[in-house]
Amino acid sequence: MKIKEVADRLKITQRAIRFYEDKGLIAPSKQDDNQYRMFDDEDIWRLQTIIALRESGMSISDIRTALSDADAHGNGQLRYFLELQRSVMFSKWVEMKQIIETTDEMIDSLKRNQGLALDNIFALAEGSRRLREQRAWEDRWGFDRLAGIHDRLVQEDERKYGNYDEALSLIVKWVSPIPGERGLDIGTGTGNLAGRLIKEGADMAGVDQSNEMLKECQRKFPEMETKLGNFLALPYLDGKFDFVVSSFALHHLTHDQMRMAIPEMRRVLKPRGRICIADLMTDGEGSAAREEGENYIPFSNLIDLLESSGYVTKFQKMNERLHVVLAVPIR
DNA sequence: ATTCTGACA
DNA sequence: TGTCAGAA
Repeated sequence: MKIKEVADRLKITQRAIRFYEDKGLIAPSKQDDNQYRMFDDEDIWRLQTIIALRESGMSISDIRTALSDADAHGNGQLRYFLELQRSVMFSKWVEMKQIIETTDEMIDSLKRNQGLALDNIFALAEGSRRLREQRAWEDRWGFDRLAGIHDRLVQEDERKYGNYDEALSLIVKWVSPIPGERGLDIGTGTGNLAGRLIKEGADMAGVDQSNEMLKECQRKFPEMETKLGNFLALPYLDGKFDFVVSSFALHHLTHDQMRMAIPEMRRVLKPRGRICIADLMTDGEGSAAREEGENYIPFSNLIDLLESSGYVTKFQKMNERLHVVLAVPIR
């Protein structure tokens, strides 16, 4: 297919297509004689993906990164394109939902008082701005190169992953899935936790930011469903899961992001859904500790967030850093 | 009639 | 990215 037809069908200009080529996002073949670009099926899919990602606000350079990952996946590429788009659509959907809720709050507040204090308005505006930034794509693919060696790392890095197996076992014990129950593992990585729950009869889905991780996960647990996504934009509709679990992932979030993650988990849970999390946290009431580039959040903060969200919690400290928390909704 | 490259808005 | 020019 030549450029005009592609541009017409994809509703973009020829200039845009050449621009993307110039930026290294796509490389259609060229006819030897006249240098006309020729687009095959894959090029079209690729372009379509670029357009979708662009519309969702991703920068050219981030798109390049995401796409070059896709290139490494041979035949799974089309699937990757679609997952990528699904993932950004969900981000948009969640963001939209939040903004609507924010607006509702303003309307509500407007009904009560005579009006909103200017400060409130600015605060809310600031909130939705922050929301945008925090859901940014930055560094979303950094984990890919770790995928192959992840499991070995877990075994070797005693300091960080000490009591790893015990923590996973405790989650399984606390969640004690009823066969057939549907569970979600956030930041599933190569699926170690999800795999154990599957063994108990749960129907598991896993979300991770890294496609490489998911690929490895898929290899280990073919029956598991995996999707690209993260804590702040879970790629599922409301009320789909009986429980949500997560291990060694929450500490990648800032405190503000963690605050947003809880309602997001609750969103995909059924009304009585439970949450069980194992992660590295600090003991103190104080501020987050920074170690080796990770920011561990005070354990009590998570408990507070959960309890103020209507959960009753139970927890166990595995070692200096590692804690396991179970949260079930009140009544 | 189409497409390409390059320059400039 | 849009637009325009000059060439194939």
